[in-house]
Amino acid sequence: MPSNIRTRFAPSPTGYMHIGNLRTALYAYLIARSQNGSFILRIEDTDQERLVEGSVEVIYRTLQLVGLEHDEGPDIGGPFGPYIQSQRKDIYREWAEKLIAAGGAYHCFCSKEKLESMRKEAESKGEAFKYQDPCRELDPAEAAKRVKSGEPCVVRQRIPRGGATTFEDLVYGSVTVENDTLEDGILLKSDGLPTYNFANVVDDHLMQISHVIRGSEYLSSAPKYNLIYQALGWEIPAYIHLPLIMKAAGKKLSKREGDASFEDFYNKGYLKEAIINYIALLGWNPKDDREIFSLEELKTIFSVSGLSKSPAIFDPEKLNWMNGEYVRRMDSESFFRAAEPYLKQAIKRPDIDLRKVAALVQQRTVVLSDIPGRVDFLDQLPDYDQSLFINKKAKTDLANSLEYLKICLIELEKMETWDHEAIKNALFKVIEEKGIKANTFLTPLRIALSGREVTPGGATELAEILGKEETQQRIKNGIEKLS
RNA sequence: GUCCCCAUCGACUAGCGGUUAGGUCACCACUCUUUCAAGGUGGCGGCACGGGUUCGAAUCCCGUUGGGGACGCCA
Repeated sequence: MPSNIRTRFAPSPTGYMHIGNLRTALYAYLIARSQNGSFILRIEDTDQERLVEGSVEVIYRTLQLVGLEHDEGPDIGGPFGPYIQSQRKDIYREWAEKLIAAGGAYHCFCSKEKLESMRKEAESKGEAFKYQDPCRELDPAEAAKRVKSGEPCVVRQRIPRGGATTFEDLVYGSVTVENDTLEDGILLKSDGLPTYNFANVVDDHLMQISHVIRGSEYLSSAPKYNLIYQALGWEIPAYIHLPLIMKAAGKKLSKREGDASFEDFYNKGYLKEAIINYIALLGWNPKDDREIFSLEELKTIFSVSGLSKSPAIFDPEKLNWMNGEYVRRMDSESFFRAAEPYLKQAIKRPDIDLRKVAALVQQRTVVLSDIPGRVDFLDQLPDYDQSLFINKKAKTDLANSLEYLKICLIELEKMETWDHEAIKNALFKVIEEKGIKANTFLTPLRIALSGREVTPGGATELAEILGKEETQQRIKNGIEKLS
């Protein structure tokens, strides 16, 4: 049985899913789900100029992918539709008229150009632009006549002169703003569509949203919305403003730099679970020391009391750590499926068992996209310098490397069955007999097999994957290099 | 410029009048180890500043400074 908690995610279709937006959606979803409430999706497309083709699909796809399923929305309907603002034009018009009648708004006939130039002038003087609109004092009957005659106009909110407006926020507490610092903002544009300032109030009320969850950039304009609720005699919803997510050095996450959208991260090979987990913890804490949470767990433990007030800096390092944590916890089959495309990017040879490669690379993978660069040497031995054989820690030099490679060649030649156990036994027998460190004996082999200083897996694992023939070939190649 | 909000290690944060200020990431060291990771152990590192209030302040109040946000016919 759903409770009467209703939250909404109301993105505007601008083409991609900003990571901060996704977090807002997550929190709205979690607040609803943690209290058995409903989660509604509403599309705020009242700015016709900013519309981007295909954006709405991006929104659906992303929400579905990460598992934030909504109970009502444009695609699935619901009792309070339509859920796309551009389809609600008449509703806003109707309420705007009522608001005007209630004295909370008025028609304004000032031209866009005039306002523009006045604003610019104020700006150049370094002053704050605050428009004293003469239309505010127009006789309502006179104004109505001009509207009827077809004169272009907008509807502006009538902010009361003097006094102050206070609103309560569940994370920021009580916020009071002097009315005189508020502007008579535009509610209905000349194209008849509402601005955010009006549409969000009307829709949140009509859709019976109990908790308005949004970024803190709306904090200072929230009093204006309360004034509208009051003028219309509507009940004011609970507000939950969220601290913003920022980039290091106080910069915003930007689309241009590829660090702002969910897609950016997803395409780079971050797991959706890790992204969700990470952003859940940016500005919220569960009051214990755990950090790894599935969406299911979050649904049960999420609480508004854990939200913080200060802006949080998005730390790619910690996301990396968390992604690695998720990668390591995957079962081998899921990891293989996730890694397969990346493995295939680097490995074309059909004789290489990609499952074995995946097993080797799983524990070392932070982001899926760094897989190809780690395994490409398996496909083709890179050209490498003989100096790689000189390793202080392994105590190898050109001379003993050559010696050990020759022994490896002889020992491996004798092998009948080519599997990891057998290879390991054969080589460790030599190590024991010679009484040297495994590292010393195996490093030259590993270098010869990979042409790399560091590799996923040791010499014996690489040998197994490469197969007997290729292994021998690469050892010979190494011997040649050292002779 | 005006208004609003915020302020604990480099980052995310716990703390809500009495704590050796805790955890995680990053960093460093050691350890494990057939390289590198991962794992294990330890370490580095913080209450922005100045005034109050109080027997006692990271915690409450004021100011300063710093940061963020808003001031669009954008959301």
